Amino acid sequence: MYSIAEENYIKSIYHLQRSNDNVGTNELAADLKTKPASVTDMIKKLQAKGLLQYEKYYGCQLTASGKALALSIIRRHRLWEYFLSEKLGFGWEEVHDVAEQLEHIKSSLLTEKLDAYLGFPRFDPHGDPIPDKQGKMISVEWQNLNEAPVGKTLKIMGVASQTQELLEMLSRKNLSIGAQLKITQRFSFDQSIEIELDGASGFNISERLAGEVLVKTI
Amino acid sequence: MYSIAEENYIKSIYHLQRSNDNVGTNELAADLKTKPASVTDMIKKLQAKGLLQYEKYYGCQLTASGKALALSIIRRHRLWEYFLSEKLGFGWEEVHDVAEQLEHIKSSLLTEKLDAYLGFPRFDPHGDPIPDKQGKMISVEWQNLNEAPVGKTLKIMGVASQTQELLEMLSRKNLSIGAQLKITQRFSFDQSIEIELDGASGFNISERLAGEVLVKTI
DNA sequence: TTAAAAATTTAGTTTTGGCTAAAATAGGAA
DNA sequence: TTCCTATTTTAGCCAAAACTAAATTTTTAA
Repeated sequence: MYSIAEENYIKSIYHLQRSNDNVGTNELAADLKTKPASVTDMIKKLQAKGLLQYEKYYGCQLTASGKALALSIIRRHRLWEYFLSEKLGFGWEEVHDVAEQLEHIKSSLLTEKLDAYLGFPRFDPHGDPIPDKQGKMISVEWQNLNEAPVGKTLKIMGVASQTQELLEMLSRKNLSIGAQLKITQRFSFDQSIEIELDGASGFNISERLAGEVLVKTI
Repeated sequence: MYSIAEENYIKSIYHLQRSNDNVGTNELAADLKTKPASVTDMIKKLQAKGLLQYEKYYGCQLTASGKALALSIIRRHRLWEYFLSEKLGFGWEEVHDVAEQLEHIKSSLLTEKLDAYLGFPRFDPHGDPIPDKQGKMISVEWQNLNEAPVGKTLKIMGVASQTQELLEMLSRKNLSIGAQLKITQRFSFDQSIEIELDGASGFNISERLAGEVLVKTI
């Protein structure tokens, strides 16, 4: 049985791994609103428990059992969000903090009965997929450029919104549907990213724009 | 905001106070499955927070705000028990441990929305009354002699079951409906109690028998 | 290539809630 | 009243999870 602190680390690492396979100490500390030194300590404990692989001064990645744990926490979180929203009438912005507490209740009987009671929902109120008992979930193929991994080849599938200004900017930059690109770098300074598009490299996209561009890993 | 450990202490003291206004350290340690020394430490902290009144080597009693806190925890606990049993189909013996975790979720919005969703139930699946938002609950007038307070005048209101053997024993002991009595002592050795009945004092009643005799404080 | 900056780890503390062993106190029996 | 016993408290520690400050390693830039 894992503590609430341990579960929160695992969940955070899982989310951070979506955009970059290796998760650094500072990054994790920022996400968990704690200090890097505390993260180092905890990461060692989690490695000892076999939940992740850690290399000094480099970073960490979840093991298979770490990922399975993360998915079970995410499952509980999203089921509770669904419950709060659908059954209790919470606004979608009110559900997160309460679900953050409820996800740590330890009882697999509770999780399974809740799932059945809700009718085995596939998506939470924010549209995120809910993992099933085995940790499988409907893969959400599209993600925006802020969430997409660095270094992998991506294909533009669509845009999140359709304003005139956005479409104008996209066509000017040759960011059209079907185009293939690769993120070469992510700048923490302003959250902007640098991409390589059709061979041409080094052009920069603001965080604002990147959030509108939906891509799929190929 | 109180920690889970603090809430568990308050809840335990509240329950123990029902049978004896003053709660001793050993008694509390046994109930919480911890050691007397740990209890002393925590009790001092709770007194500093104004939740209870404590006198060295004597014991403690909840203050008004301690009682209010206890009632709000009991409210959450019983609402969750009702939910687990009525909505999720838990067996009545399965609800307690899970409710024990759920009762510590901090969100008054959650408690109130859950209450409304359940239709403002007055009793949990075990028949215990659920306190309302203000901490008021339907008073369960009758209690058995094991739960009744020491020293207060009690009136016999009925019996829990109606077997021949029980009724025979009761009539022999003059324990008839309407009779008034007072508990003079509770023996931890065998959980038996000593009562004073119609002026005559010093007779002993086994735990088994006491559980069948329903009384009301007058 | 080397020095400065940034990221990360180590060492030493703190807080919370628990523990053991020893000391203190209260209450009952002789 | 005095002594014994049971209860309770004190003192000193431990583990988890955090923190600060200092040391170390990696990365970057001159």
